[in-house]
Order: sequence, then structure tokens, then C-alpha cells
Amino acid sequence: MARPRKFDEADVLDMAAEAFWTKGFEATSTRDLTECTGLTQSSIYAAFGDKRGLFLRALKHYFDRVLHERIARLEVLRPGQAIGDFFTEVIERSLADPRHRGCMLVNTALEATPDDPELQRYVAQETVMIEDFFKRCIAAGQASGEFPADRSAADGARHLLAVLLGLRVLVRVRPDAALLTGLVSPALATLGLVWPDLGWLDLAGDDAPRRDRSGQPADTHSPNHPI
Amino acid sequence: MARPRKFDEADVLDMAAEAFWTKGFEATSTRDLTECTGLTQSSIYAAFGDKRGLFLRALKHYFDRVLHERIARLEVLRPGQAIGDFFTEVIERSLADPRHRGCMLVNTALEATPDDPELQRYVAQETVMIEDFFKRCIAAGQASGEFPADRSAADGARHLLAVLLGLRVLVRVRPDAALLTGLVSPALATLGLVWPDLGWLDLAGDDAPRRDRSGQPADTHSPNHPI
DNA sequence: TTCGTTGTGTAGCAATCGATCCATAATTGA
DNA sequence: TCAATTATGGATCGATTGCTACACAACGAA
Repeated sequence: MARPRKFDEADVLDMAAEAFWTKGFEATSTRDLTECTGLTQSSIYAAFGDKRGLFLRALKHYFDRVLHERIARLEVLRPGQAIGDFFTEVIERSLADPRHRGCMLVNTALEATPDDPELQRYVAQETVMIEDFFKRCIAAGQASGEFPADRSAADGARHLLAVLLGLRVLVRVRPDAALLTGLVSPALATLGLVWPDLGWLDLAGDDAPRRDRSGQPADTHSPNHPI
Repeated sequence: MARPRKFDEADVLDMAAEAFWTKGFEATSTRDLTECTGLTQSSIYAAFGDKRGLFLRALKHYFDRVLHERIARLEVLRPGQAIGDFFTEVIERSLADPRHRGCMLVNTALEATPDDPELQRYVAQETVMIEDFFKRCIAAGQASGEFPADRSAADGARHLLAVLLGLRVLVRVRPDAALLTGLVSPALATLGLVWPDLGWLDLAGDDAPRRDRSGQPADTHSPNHPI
């Protein structure tokens, strides 16, 4: 019964996340959101409660679609490959974004204040999810003998998490391939990994089209991701 | 000739930086600034042009007073000590801040968009300054035999910079001593460093009073610093 | 003292903010 | 076909934003 919605919720969340990713939560006005989603303010408020409600929904939607997907996809690889691919993918996406928006998780973490403990808790929980992925990879690699086993897997995972977040900060102000690959290299070396083959990584410029390892043009759907 | 100013510019920049550090540039209103500085809007605009002008001045003032001071102070130590003390100090300050505001440099980096290339360039330049400090330390340590010399000092410095920035992101949402020390530990291990003696570091709680290595209560002037 | 210059204080500007009201359109069940 | 229910569209709310106009106060030079 009753009048049906004219919009697809997932699409709206995608578009809203894009806006929040570009300008941040505070700087994105409800008028901006009507522009990018095509909805009126009435519809937005009726469907999501308020601006913060839409933000939280868009955030969770994006993390599910991108971050969780990436972890699930790489988890099945051998540990060294999984970790190497993770960083390779992040660097590739970071440099491919002409606006250098960095990482939506980092951006949100920096905007989250103690005034919004729920948001802080949610962001913290997502960082734990990444950390746990690294920890499982390291533990598996140590068990198989692929990684040296004389160091703490927990600290190794924390370390990789910090490198990842630092990378995402730096890309906003210094989107330089040599910097990003150089900063990851010593981190991977702690696991006995040499940097994976990056010959395919196009370092010519940030706006140049990029290809994945298969030689196909990358990013058929969304060219960039918040993580 | 003419009427003299009633305020001290350095004091005003200190107080403004504190406000910007706590709430960020966008979220700090000009009314907030009148409250925390004691000046009227007229005086602020007459002295600093506009809100962004005051922000840039406050930022540079703070970096000079804190970040550059720290680098100059630690640079004279032996390389391993300098790097270890740097991270120790950052972790100590980060945990001592009950509001977990993290790092003003990181906060600003995340707020800087391509719309403000001058701010982006300035933030980038400050990260280069930290990176160069690390690079000088590593090169000196390699030359003296204190560090292994088989790896690139440039990449090592980039790596430490990323760990530092990642640490400053994490402290905002997960202000936990075990996490922060654990994440730094593998980074220092790449230089053959074991984590410096942290027995003096009070891990009881974030609000507990802290002491420096001399046993004196720390922070007589400002309890926390943006870097 | 008087003039010229500059800082200070009050009030208020137009613009924008998040959010809401209400009439109307669109649908289902009766 | 007729309620009942929900979505949409447009107008507008009070509050807040960055910023400024203007009268007045406080100083040095003459």
C-alpha cells in the first residue's frame, strides 16, 4: 500500500558517499546532497532521518561494498600475495583519483570528535577489521614459514595498519608514486617480502588511464574507492 | 603614532591554534575565535585579514614553536636515540590529551582540498621537513654503523613518516598505549632498534597525570602539542 | 591642545545552514 | 471508486555563518 519510492536506496547511498568523500561531512550541505542524489530534502529527511543518519548509512554501505569486499577477495590468497596486493591496490586507487581524496575511513576518523562517540566507535571498529585481516595474514604466513616467526603478529598487524593510514594521509598532499611505494617497501620488508612486481603500475601521471594486471582498463564501475 | 594594540600577537596565535586544533578550521566559527582569544571580530579582521589568514598564521606559529623545536632539540642526539625519543614523545603527548585531538598537521592535511593549493603545499612542505629529519638520522646512523646500511635511507624515512601520521590518525579513535607502542615497534626494528625504555610511561589511563623521564610533572606550559 | 592615524566595540549585513510544514501526487486494500 | 497511507515538491523556518560599516577611544606628532 501507499505510494512507492521513486529512487533506489543503494544508488542514493553511493552518490551521497561520493559527496561526503569529496567534501567531508561538515562541508557537505543538505543542498549538495539534493543535487548529487536528485532527491528533495523532504525525501532525504523522510528516508534517513537527518544528515548524520544519511552519512552513517552511506558510510556503512561504502565499507561493505569496498573495504569488506577487498578483504574477502584477498583473504584467499597466500599471505604475502594478499598483503602485497592490498597495498598495491590502495596505492593504485589513490593515485588514480585526480582529486586525491584519500581514504574515507581516515577522513571520517579525523572528523570524528568525542562529541560523537558512536561515530568514533564505528570508525575504530573498521580499523580493527583491517588490523585483524593483517593479523590473520601474518599469522598464516608465520605458520607456513613464509614469514619470519620471531616477531609478534599482533604488532606487525598494527604496524601495517599505521602505514596504510599514513599512506592515505600523505596521498592527499603529496600524491607521488615514489613516495607511496617507497614508504610501503620497508614495511613489507619486515615480513621478508620484496615489493611485488610493479611494472604494470603506470607512474606517468595521476590523470592517465590505468590498467590492472590483466591489461584491461581498470575500474568499470567506480574509478576510485574510499579505502 | 596611532593607538597601540592591547593584545600580544603570539598569545592570540597560541589560543587560536588551540581552538583550530580542537574543532578544525571549518567547524571553528569566528565567534569561537573571539571567545578563546578575547578579541573582537573587528580586531581579528584588522590584524589577520580573515579567518583563513588567522588560521595560516596560527598554524605556522604552532609548527615553529612545537614541531621545529622538537626536531632541533632531538637532532643533536645519536640517531637511534633521536628517532626513539621522537616517537616516544609523540605517543606520550597523544595519550596525555584527554580529547585525543591527534596531530594538527594530520588534521589540516585531511581538511586541505585541491580548492586551497597553497594550504596543501604548506602541509606537504611540513611533512617533507619531518621526512628529511628522519632521513638525516637514518643516514647518520648508517654511516656510523649504528643502523644496517643495506636499505635505502630515503625509503626508511618515508616509512617512518607514514607510521607517524598513521599513529596520529589512530590515536583519535583508538587512544590505546598498547596499540601505539606496538605499531611503532616493528618500524624501529627495521633500523635494528629495540623500543626504548618505556618504564616511565604511565599506561594507567588517559586522564592520569604524566611525568617525564626526570620524574617532574610534565608540560608546565601547554599540556599537549599538535605534533 | 589639536590633528592624524589606528585599534576597539557594537550592531548588523547578506548568505547559508539543518530542518520542517503542508499541499499534492501516487499507490494499495477495501 | 473511495479512503488510507506514504512519497514528493516547494516554500520557509530560526539560527548561524563569515564578514563589514561606523562611531568612538587611545595614542604620537605638531
